[in-house]
Amino acid sequence: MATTEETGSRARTRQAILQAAIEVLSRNPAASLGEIATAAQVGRTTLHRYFAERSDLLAGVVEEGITRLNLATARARLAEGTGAEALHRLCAEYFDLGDLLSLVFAEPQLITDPAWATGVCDDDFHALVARGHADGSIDPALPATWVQSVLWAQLYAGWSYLLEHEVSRHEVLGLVTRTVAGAVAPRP
Amino acid sequence: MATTEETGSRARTRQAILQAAIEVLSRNPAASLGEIATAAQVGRTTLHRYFAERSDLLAGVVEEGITRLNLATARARLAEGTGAEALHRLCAEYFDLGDLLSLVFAEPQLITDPAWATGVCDDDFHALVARGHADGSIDPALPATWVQSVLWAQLYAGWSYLLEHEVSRHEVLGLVTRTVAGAVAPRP
DNA sequence: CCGAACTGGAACATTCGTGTTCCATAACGG
DNA sequence: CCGTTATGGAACACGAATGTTCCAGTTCGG
Repeated sequence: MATTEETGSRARTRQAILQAAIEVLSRNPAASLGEIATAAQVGRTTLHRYFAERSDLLAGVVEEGITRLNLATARARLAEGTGAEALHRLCAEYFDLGDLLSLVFAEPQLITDPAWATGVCDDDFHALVARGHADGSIDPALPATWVQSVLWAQLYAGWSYLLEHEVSRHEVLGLVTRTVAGAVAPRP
Repeated sequence: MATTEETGSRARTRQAILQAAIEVLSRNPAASLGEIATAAQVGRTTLHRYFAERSDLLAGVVEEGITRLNLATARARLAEGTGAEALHRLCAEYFDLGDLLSLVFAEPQLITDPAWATGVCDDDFHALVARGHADGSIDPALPATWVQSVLWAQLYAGWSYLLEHEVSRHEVLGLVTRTVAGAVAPRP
């Protein structure tokens, strides 16, 4: 199973299909392969040539998603600063994931079933929250798992808000970070 | 179109189907009618007798959902107390909606497309937030539409949290209300 | 007790998504 | 320039969900 480097054309088409799949499936997880192929500006035959079955495409999407999530998590440098500061950075990085955000949130099964917890970010995230509990920047009454739920829920809410209201991406990110910060801040 | 009162049997079966539809569709919006019929302990033929087409069943679910939402909103007495206090009560009432919560959140199209805004709660909710802005219990930087997004996102997060963690309903409600309160509280 | 209402199983036609095969055409590299 | 590679259209078989019809069994009220 040599991870043979594919020719430029193949790699490009493959990426186009994956990107289209993320966009379409984030809006409608039950979308047909035909819709995805059309969105990717590719024939359905070609799609099947890259991903024989629907499950193969889904696996590809998961792989791509995990890659992007890991990159975003790394960019957030979770180990630096106070817990709340790191959470703020993570918020901004994840928000940039765009459609992938909705997809991960709408289909938790996608990232829960397969080999997801393989050193993605869960451990780092728990460490982040623990640090926040210790340095007083995150309410100790909130378990890390809950903070995680809050983060994802707010990111999703922000992304949806962006799609259905006349606001700039920057403004929405501000609302999300402000809201998350307030949500996890220790009560006075 | 006489709203003829149906016999007890018919009304009961109809409710059982609607309840099953809410439960099943909240977990999988693409569920087949067969699954819903099975969940309702009813034959597929019977289901079709009450709701000729899938769209009819969906319409019935929407109607039922709007009814329950209106009742919950009324119980919350949005006009009493400070904005934050009313929001807290609304949080608790909506949390009790259970499966319906997930369904409304997962399928926003269901309540957006048809005649939803018909005096459901939108106006009262905006008034609530405005009161909160005035009495200093809700951050004036947060528009009412955003507060609404935050509320729904947290409710959904809480409900999911309840399903996948070993925590009591009461504890989760506490987390949700605490989080929402912190999220909308004015920054010091 | 009898008839009307309610029920659900079985069978059917229809539609839609899926996965496959075959073939013709366009693009790209040596 | 020619062959390899990538593409996409057309047609097909298959399965699942849908919507319909028919019929037999059960329940309920009068």
